[in-house]
Amino acid sequence: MPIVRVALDIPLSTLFDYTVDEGMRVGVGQRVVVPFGKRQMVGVVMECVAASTMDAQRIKPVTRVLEDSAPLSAELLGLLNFCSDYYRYPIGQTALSALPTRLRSEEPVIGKPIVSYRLTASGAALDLADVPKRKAVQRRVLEKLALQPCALAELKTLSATAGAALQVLLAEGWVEGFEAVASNLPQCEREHIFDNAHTLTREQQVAVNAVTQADGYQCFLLHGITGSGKTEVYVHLMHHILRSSNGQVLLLVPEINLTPQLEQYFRSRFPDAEIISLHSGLSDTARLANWRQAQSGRAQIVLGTRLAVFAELPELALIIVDEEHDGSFKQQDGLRYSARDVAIFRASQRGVPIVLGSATPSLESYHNALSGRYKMLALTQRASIAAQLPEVRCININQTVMHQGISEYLLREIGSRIARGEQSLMFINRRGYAPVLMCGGCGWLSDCKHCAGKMVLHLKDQRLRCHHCGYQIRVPQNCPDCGNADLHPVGSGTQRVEEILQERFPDARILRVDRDSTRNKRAWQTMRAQIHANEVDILIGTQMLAKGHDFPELTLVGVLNPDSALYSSDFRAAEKLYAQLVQVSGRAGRADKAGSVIIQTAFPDHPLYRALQTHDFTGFASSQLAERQMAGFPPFMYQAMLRAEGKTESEVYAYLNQARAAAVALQSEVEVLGVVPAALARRANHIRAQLLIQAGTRRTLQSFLRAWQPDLDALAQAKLRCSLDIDPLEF
DNA sequence: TTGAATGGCGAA
DNA sequence: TCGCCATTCAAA
Repeated sequence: MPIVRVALDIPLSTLFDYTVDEGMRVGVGQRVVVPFGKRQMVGVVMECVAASTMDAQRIKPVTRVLEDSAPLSAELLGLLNFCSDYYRYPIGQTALSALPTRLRSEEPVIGKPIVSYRLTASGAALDLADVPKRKAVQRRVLEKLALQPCALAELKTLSATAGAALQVLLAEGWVEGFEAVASNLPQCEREHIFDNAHTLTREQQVAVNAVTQADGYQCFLLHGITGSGKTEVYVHLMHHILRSSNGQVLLLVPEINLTPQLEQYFRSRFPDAEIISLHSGLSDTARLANWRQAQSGRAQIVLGTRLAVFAELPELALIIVDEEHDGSFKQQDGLRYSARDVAIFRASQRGVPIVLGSATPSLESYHNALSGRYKMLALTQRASIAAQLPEVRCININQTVMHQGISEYLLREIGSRIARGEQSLMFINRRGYAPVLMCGGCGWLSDCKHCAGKMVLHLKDQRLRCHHCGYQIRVPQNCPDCGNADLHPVGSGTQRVEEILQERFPDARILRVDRDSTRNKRAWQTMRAQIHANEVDILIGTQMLAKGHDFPELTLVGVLNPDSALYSSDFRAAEKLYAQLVQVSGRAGRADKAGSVIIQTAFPDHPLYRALQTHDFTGFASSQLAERQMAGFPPFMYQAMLRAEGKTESEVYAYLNQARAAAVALQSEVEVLGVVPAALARRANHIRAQLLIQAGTRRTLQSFLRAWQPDLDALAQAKLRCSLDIDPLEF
């Protein structure tokens, strides 16, 4: 009797065997419903075998085959098996977490065609002014539909209540639904549609040629300075794929915030190509619909965040990872994969080229490019001749006049920008008013009572708030320890900078952009519009503002307090800071005018700042690589981190110490470091500690981990939360 | 992960 | 001795 081996969403690294009833057709990759204990679960058939090693009596039959979606391809199953093995994560949880939520349940997939909505004749005749102003969402929906028909998912990006508004409009008879048919123009026509107006620089052309001429798998590192036109290279590569074959292109980007903008941009460049996006901001239904577009091969350009790396792409011909150095490609819980690395595996598995693009490549990728493993493609020229790199200056905070953390020099520069009607951006990576509240009498600090961290002062709502666990209290009037009334804020966050600047420039229009001020979904959109309309003089923001936004009137960037990364215990801190500062510097300047970047630091001569001033990534990277090699850090070593978290210190450390003893007993070539507290030793009343493993090669590390796994499984306890993080980014 | 079985301990 | 909670174990 044939047996299917099924992956189930359960924290066990085994497959489960089921018999197949007569007449039931089940194949590898299909989703099935099977009995598991008391309940019925959805799983994925990973293998079909002739016989099981289990007792025949214990094997139950498959309940049902879910035939409303095509089976997962052998290629995707191979990718999932690789990830499960490489990241030491149970196959069932790996496979199921890679699928859109809707495919993890037995709810039928079909029966709901993808519906788009458009205005009816009466809807088109409607005067917007007749719709009450208060029905803002309805108005926005009508406006949008007047331009083009949209799917519900697209309308929902206008407002969370767009669905309800749509129902009203349908009832009024102004809007109707219809079944959208994917447009598929013949290829010859597509070519005309491609907007080829942008001529490439020589370097861009060289890059495009290198990739299009690649025969099978090759990893390219596209190292392009800010403004060198990496996106234009992507566009030409996509054009080549779309024209020459029926291929699909997968473009991975770091954050959801960037996908709508990019999607719109690519739509404008390829008006008739099928472009879809995949990210966690989509509703379950929209995500499933897009996933299926990709699976059918109809979607030619798939734009998405890290989860898109697991999309079915039957015609995949090219992968692009934009901003490949960005930390958000690494998932920090569950299956702790790096989408960039999985993408590279996927490209090699399929035998297609992959392009990693960045102005500040990760040292891992850069090292691989230097060693010839990847092919380096450099864009050293700005695409527009007129455009110049920003001028970077360092201000020594110990040798200049300072006003509450901001130098007089910087204040004057801001003043001159305001006078000229230009915008300034103050970059500071701390939310809140001040990072800590202190008692002048006894030295008491605002420690969080649940965490090892400090509570941040938020003056607006008079609260101390812990950014790690969310705990918050009213700001005390007197010191809780000594009763002294002399409590004062130490250091500056975005709110305090806002206050200081408002005092100095009472008439300036100041806008603070951080997680607190953009909590409301529409807030950020509104703010962007304000900035673009030049209704803002000074922007104050955290790293949210650093990424991918173009503000044409912005000519000055001030970086207020970046030094802490210089003496961080994280060996990647300098690399991250460099990337971040290059990114934020890129916000300054416009086509016809170089921007200025002013960095306030106590170490103006530090090599990192020197490299930044001379725009010398290569020099910075090689000195960092030399340091890493000396110290024995990645990319010269490969790491795995075992983390544990629990209620008591003794349990956590006992587990890690036993795990460590087991590791040492394996006598592997790997280096087993000591058990140490995590960067945040206590969070939400849980003790956290970790154990680092290092090896000279991936292979050594992998075979060690495979041998270690049974020990870890044996030591596992219900009261501890443990995880193994391969190629960890955070320490 | 869920659900059932087991075992320890305080209340009766 | 009963019942409740916590811990352990199996699931195909």
